[in-house]
Amino acid sequence: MSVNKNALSSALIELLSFPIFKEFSLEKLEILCANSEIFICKHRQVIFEYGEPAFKFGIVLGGAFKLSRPTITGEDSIMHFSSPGDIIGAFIMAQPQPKYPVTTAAMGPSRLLAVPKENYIQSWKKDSDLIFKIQNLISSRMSQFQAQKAMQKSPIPARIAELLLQLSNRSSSHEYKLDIPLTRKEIADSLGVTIESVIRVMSEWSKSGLIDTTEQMITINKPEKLIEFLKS
Amino acid sequence: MSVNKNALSSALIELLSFPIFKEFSLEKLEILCANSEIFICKHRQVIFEYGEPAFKFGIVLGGAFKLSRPTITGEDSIMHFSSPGDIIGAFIMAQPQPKYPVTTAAMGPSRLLAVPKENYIQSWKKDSDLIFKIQNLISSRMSQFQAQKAMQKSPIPARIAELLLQLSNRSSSHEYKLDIPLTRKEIADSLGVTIESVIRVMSEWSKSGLIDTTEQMITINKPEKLIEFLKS
DNA sequence: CGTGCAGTTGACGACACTCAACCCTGGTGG
DNA sequence: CCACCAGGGTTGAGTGTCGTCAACTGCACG
Repeated sequence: MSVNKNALSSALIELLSFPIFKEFSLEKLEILCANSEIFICKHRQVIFEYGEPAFKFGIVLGGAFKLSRPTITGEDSIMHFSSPGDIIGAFIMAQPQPKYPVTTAAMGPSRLLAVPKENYIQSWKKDSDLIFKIQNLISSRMSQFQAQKAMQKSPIPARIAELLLQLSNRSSSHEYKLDIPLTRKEIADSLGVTIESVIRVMSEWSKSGLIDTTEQMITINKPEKLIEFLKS
Repeated sequence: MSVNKNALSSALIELLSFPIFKEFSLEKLEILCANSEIFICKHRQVIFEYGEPAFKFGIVLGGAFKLSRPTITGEDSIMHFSSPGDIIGAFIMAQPQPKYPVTTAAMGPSRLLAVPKENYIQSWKKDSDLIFKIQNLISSRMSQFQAQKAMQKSPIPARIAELLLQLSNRSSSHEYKLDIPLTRKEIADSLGVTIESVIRVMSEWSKSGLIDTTEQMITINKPEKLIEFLKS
């Protein structure tokens, strides 16, 4: 893992472009992110490991990360996809001896700002507006979770449609293009189904022009059609 | 819904027995819970409705509540079971115009302390230790969520076992007796399976003495046996 | 040129859903 | 006092969606 301590100040400027840090002064960010490191990550590189003691949390600067958990059978269950501006593992910092609840791995080349736990307990905690913003991040993550849980009984096409639409809503671009590179396996692991099932559905959609996928980047051409699949 | 404003002070004393308010002074609780109301609820009574604007959050005093969401097909998907000491809807108070993300309904006769949103934004927010404790509550709820999601591919017996063990761990009593009255339908709605599937598994377990269920109260007699079911 | 990863397709079978009937209990009203 | 109904629990037969297994393609990489 490449670590670059010097580029910190330029990273802080990047932070200003994320909604959560809007209207923050650079001085304040310097305090909040004191002693932080920038991780330059390669595809599939693991940053935090499930179950390990957590001394840092992360702010996604670029690229994307998947947060997953191993299942009893050794497979992976993906809990969340994080894109730039997202905060990883912040709210477990409130625990006395936190352990990472998920494994964090880069999807494609990505960059992460790793902030020490102490900062959260000392400076972040004091700023109740910042805490509120983090709670809002968690709320929306939870709400995505619940939307997916509510579709457990729906057939697979509905659940894939739900996932794709969720990810496209979050996307910074106004277009229906997902800003995260997704393999079929990752979609399968996220929904708790098999890769074959995902493929059968999505290659059908590709053929009929509903979606386009090149190099793991997915574009939704006909969102209305996808929405129809949601209804059971 | 019965509302009783006078019994507030005795309710505050109850709060002291919950881990989250341990070591709080009564004066402090009076500030935190100013203008709060006690709801005495009957079985199946709905307190908060999914999607409605949220002006209050709740602290469970007695009994139990289920937090659920309607699915597209009009069924219910149960997100969480809340028992005494649990806080309902607090962390969405951080949003500018929060809406309830779940419907809250009483399971059996129950009592709830309803606290105005303003309190959270004014007094609760200031107390960063309290905020941390709430974050810990959410963390553990999230972690239960994730554990269940990780078992989506497991067969139904494993998932029922997981749910029962989760609920018995939380239980205040040291015994393997769940402190929440659960119908088969509620278990089914919580796992996203059909009631028939739940019945087939559980009546088998009842017959072989693995569990006991009388009047919706479930007791786990042989936890080791249940744990075996977890492994796929 | 072999190896690993992503994607694809088909045949087969099982687990879980659907539908339908049924029992038992407690409450309510004629 | 009995009839009726609603809610919870149970069981069986039939069906289908989805998982399993297996084989195969194309591509990038060292």
